[in-house]
Amino acid sequence: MATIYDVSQLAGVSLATVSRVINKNTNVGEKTRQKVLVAMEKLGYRPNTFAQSLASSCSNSVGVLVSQLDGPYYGPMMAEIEAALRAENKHVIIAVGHSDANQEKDSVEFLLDRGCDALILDVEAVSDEYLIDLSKGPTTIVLINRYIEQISERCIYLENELGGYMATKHLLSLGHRHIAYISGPAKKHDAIERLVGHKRALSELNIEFDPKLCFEGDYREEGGVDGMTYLLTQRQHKPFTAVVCANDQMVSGAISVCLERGMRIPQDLSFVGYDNIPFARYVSPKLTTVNNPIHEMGKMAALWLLKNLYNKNVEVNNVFMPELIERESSIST
Amino acid sequence: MATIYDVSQLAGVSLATVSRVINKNTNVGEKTRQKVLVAMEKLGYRPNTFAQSLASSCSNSVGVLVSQLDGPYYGPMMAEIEAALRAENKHVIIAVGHSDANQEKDSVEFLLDRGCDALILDVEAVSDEYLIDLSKGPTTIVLINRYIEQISERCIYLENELGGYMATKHLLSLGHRHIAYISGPAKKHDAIERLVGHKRALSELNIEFDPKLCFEGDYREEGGVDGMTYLLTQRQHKPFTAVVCANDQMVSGAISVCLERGMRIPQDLSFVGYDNIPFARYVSPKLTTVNNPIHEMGKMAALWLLKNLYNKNVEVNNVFMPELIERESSIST
DNA sequence: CTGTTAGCGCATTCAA
DNA sequence: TTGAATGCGCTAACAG
Repeated sequence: MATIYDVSQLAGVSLATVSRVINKNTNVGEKTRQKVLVAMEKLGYRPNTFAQSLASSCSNSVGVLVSQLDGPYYGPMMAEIEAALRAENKHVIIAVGHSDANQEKDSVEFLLDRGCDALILDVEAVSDEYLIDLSKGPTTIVLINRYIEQISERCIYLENELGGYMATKHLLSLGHRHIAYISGPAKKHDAIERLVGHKRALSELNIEFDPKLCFEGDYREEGGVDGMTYLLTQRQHKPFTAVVCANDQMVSGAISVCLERGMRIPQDLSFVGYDNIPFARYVSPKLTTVNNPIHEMGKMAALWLLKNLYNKNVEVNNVFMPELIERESSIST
Repeated sequence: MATIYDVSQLAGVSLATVSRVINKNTNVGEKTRQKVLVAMEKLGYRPNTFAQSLASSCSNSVGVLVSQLDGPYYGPMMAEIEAALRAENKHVIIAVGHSDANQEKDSVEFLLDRGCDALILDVEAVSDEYLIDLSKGPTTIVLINRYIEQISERCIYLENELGGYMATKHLLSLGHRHIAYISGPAKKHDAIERLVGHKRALSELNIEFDPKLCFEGDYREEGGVDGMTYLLTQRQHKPFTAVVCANDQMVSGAISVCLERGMRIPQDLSFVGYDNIPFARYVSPKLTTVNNPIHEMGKMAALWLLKNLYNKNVEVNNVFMPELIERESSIST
């Protein structure tokens, strides 16, 4: 492998000059620049990134920590992050936190040890304090899907409460008054917020929230299955005409239970989901759901770094708004 | 940040000795080893990975190149790769090839420039020759989802042709004789192989393959929609009682078209998919499909590297077998 | 505008 | 078993 030294020899210039053209430093005469370029070409020269990082203490790498990699949620986010960063020749190192505090911390350490210039974090288990402390460290961090007031400018997030409100409000406006709720894990921030929104919509019409009509799911299809099975048992005592699920995967599981029991959806029961994952429009019935622009948030996190860390000139905004997508799984009473 | 030098000072030993204990070199006295360990602890010392890589020309990083990151397919694969590698303290750098030859090559260059010890490639557009050449280079590569005879020991793959055969064979055994096919992109290897399997099953019963009953989709839901729309038009002239789709996403799109037109599935039309993505068991009707152990293949690629590059003692096998999962979307005529 | 020089933090000979 | 010396390939003052 050719080194910067070989190039300088061939071009008849010094190491420093070669380094300057590599780094697009402007203080280089056009003629010498060309000589160097030719020499680099001739030798098939590629900079050694480790040497660059060691000498400059800038790795051009950013670590991305997500809860999971499978499932329909994080793929689009990762895709946007990779694309935006890659376009600026930064690379992304991935790590998975599994929604567990220790694993999340381990992953942060892991990424820090690897010399990442910055971290994009989608973490749930770790405390606000931990993240605030981390933000004071030497490595830039930006948070996705989480709002912490003290470091709000580093947070890219969706108005989850509003989305929860919209989902239930939609059913209310269709005439439903008895609405069940299958929630996400109580330890996840977004799950809590969505539920709060649900309750707010209810209270606006002076409808009391009934804990018996609420089930804590796991954000996966199985959670929807379990939740629906539970609710159907409750139904004898606590009738309901609609259910909102805290994400689309759980709707999918819940509906499968209903269909197996011979119920018709939406005639017998209306459903509203959350996230608007790609499948939502292809299942039957097509899902009414709250749009979650997760891929845009991923892109925005990357742009945020480009702007605030790598000094690129781009626009960023931190907060995203949910939007109700009406399809076929919900009808009026 | 403390350096190896600080540690050596505090421990009262030389740089070399500290380096030895970091790298678990055995030739170190137990007492001095402890002194060093204590000093490292006291200083909160973390090795600088760039310096390590520069000095040792081993980066402990592996590049993973996939076609896309969104969609239900690559998530599970990436998850397994990350987990297996992370357990051995290797990190993974991701890149996306978008099924385009130039982008795939760019990504390979990109990962190579980043000093990856090895590359895990799931590429479709690039030629066999390119990959064979690449395998002769200094950087170890392993292929997922692709079989190239000359470098077969580096290929982790599914018997796609057999899977295609099984899908159609299943319908045949249910009495279907007129079977339509929605294929994946003709430029993708696995799509071609699956189609070949379909044809083989047909020919076993002396049924002629009818190009008019075959549509080239894009492996996405939209492809299924387009394919089904086309086939339904053809149907007047070319009746059929079953459809096999080259992946589950296209089944999903295809079925949505049928339902919209008031058809009943599987009563009016049987469907068989491919891949067995998580949703397949939660949609209605539940999908009969060919299981594709994509996550196991991801894990195996990682293990292959652990064994062949990092000299770990693990078992690997290169070829995986498809398996028919019978559910509700297919019934006998 | 260009060259000289001194590290960046660590692994690895080679001696002792 | 340990230490001293050298260099991995590059960046960044500084000097000219």
